[in-house]
Amino acid sequence: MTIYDISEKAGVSIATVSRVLNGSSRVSEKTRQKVLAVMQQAGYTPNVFARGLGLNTMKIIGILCADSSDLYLAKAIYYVEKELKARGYGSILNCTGYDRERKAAAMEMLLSKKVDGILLLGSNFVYEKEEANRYILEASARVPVLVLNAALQAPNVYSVLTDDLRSMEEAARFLLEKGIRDILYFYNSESFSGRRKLEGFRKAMREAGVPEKEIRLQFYRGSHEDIHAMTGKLREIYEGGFEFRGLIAADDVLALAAVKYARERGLRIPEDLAVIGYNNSMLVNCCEPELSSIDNHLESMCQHLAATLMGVLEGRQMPREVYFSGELVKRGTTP
Amino acid sequence: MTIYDISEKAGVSIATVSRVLNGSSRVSEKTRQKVLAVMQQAGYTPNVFARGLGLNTMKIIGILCADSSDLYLAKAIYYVEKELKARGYGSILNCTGYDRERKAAAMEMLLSKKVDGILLLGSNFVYEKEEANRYILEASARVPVLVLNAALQAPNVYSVLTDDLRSMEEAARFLLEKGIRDILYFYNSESFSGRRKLEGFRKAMREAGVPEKEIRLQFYRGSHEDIHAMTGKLREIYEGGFEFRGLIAADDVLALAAVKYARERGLRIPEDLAVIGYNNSMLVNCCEPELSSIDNHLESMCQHLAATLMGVLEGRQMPREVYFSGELVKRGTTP
DNA sequence: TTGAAAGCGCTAACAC
DNA sequence: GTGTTAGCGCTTTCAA
Repeated sequence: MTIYDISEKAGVSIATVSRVLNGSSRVSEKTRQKVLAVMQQAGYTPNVFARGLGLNTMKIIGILCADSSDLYLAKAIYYVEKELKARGYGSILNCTGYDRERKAAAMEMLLSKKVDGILLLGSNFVYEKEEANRYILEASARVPVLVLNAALQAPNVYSVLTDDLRSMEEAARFLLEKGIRDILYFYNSESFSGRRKLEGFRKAMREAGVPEKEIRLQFYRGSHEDIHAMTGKLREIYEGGFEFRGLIAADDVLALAAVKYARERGLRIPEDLAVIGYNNSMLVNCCEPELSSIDNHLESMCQHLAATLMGVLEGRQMPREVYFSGELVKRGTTP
Repeated sequence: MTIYDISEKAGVSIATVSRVLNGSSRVSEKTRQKVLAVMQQAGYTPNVFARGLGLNTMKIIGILCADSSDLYLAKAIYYVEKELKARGYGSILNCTGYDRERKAAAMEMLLSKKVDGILLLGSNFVYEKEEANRYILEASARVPVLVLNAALQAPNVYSVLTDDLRSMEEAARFLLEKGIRDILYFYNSESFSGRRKLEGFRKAMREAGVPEKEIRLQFYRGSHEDIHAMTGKLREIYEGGFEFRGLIAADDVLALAAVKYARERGLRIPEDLAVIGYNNSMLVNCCEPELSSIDNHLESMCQHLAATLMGVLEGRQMPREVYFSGELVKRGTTP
């Protein structure tokens, strides 16, 4: 069923059918109705390839994320896809993993599929070294690129992010004000937002007068599902002599591991150990007591992400960088 | 940059360039190299729309799932996307929610985007009433449809599933053999696989001689993240007089809620209450003691799903229904 | 308001 | 082996 069939049945030219299809230029109400009726009756759907060939767009957005099974990213995908769909766009998803080469390859793939724009979900797409971000800049020369949770100044690149520095600062300050100074910062990512969180933590500690060398950081390298490995890490530290009384994690799963560790060690929460997580994910309800955690308004950010992209595609001027504030949601793991 | 530009620079016809592009028919090694070199140097990428227009395919598979933020589905998406990518296919994702009309609409959308095949992740896509599955049959008239975790007999529809009945049967039998007969079956889905699981549970109970009216089932209707609501449900039951000593859940999150409930109530696990979950997700490590759970080899299933689809697309004869066995992974919540 | 016709970039059948 | 050419289905001038 093509535009030719319709034009024939309706007794008009293909140009007219095309016009009706696009609601473009004026067509007499009478012919419009007739064409519409024929289309309806024939169950006609325009061929996206032919349309794409002419217009060079298929109304598809490319979504890149490292791992769709990460709780945070999974939610981001869900929200973003929903918003795009509501605006008539499809979403092509590519889970890249955390390797830079693969990200670049995935980007290529999206571009070759002629997506109208690209969404990078997760701050791990932006690297510290400028050179490493070239794959993003190259893409942005072709289509708008939007980044969730990392800032990158470049033409045709837009960023939507949480104010991670402030959020972490707030978290640390909260514990400090409760008189807890032996805080372990437990993190698993050195991405853009990972670095900002760390910075926020250090800032609060410094400003509270904790000497630089007493600021304890612990990096966890490993699967985001391997809770045993995380508790193992904490055990090492504790047995290594640092009996931390507070723990701030860069992700809820790390915080959950801390709660588990505390139980294993017989520490009371929050009396002996106070814990704060990050993301306010479903994991906060999975342990006892429940996790205090930073909420960062993911849904709002995703809505904004989609809205910004649409704006750009429509040629409107859009803000290049928008920060959402986060907030500490207090539950049982903090005093 | 088009095939014309390349042909000109290489001093050959567009047909030859096309041949090199497709590796089809024979081209002399010399011209092939030359064309390749020009392409390389020009950074040429074929236009998928033009190609699609001719071949009526863009090497894209449509993936439908109710909710990408469901732990199980998130993983399924991850695995499936990975397998398809490895085979040169892109994935267009659509999270439909659990409403049938929306699923049908999403299906339409995928079809209109000219996907080469459709993957339905999750048994909720298949309904009990035949009529309700018409949207699947209509789609399968156009492209192959593969279903994860639900069986549907129809031409051009292929199913890959876990043997949920057997798995649940095994779980229940395990508790029964330990002398636990007061078992609560806690579930949250009446999908195809949901019904099979339930059937498996009942079968084991019946065969152990538990009278039909003593088989206790509890349906949970609500968000898969609202653990409080789940524990609330369990409290009701317990206080309603059924002091269950075993609980089998159709999903890990329900089982986790049970563990949480037990702690709240002061019950020891597994002595006072034995718990078995389903899916063997990351949640099994999130509670104390850790959850015994049924593992259903999701990664293998997804690999198989992709392989089957590829086979069908290549015109090979593929099995219409494949069952994977599950197995109980014993951890701390069972004796 | 409508129609004719020229692309859009590629594949494949057919000719040489 | 390689070139010529006719589509694939649609959008969009340009005329009428």
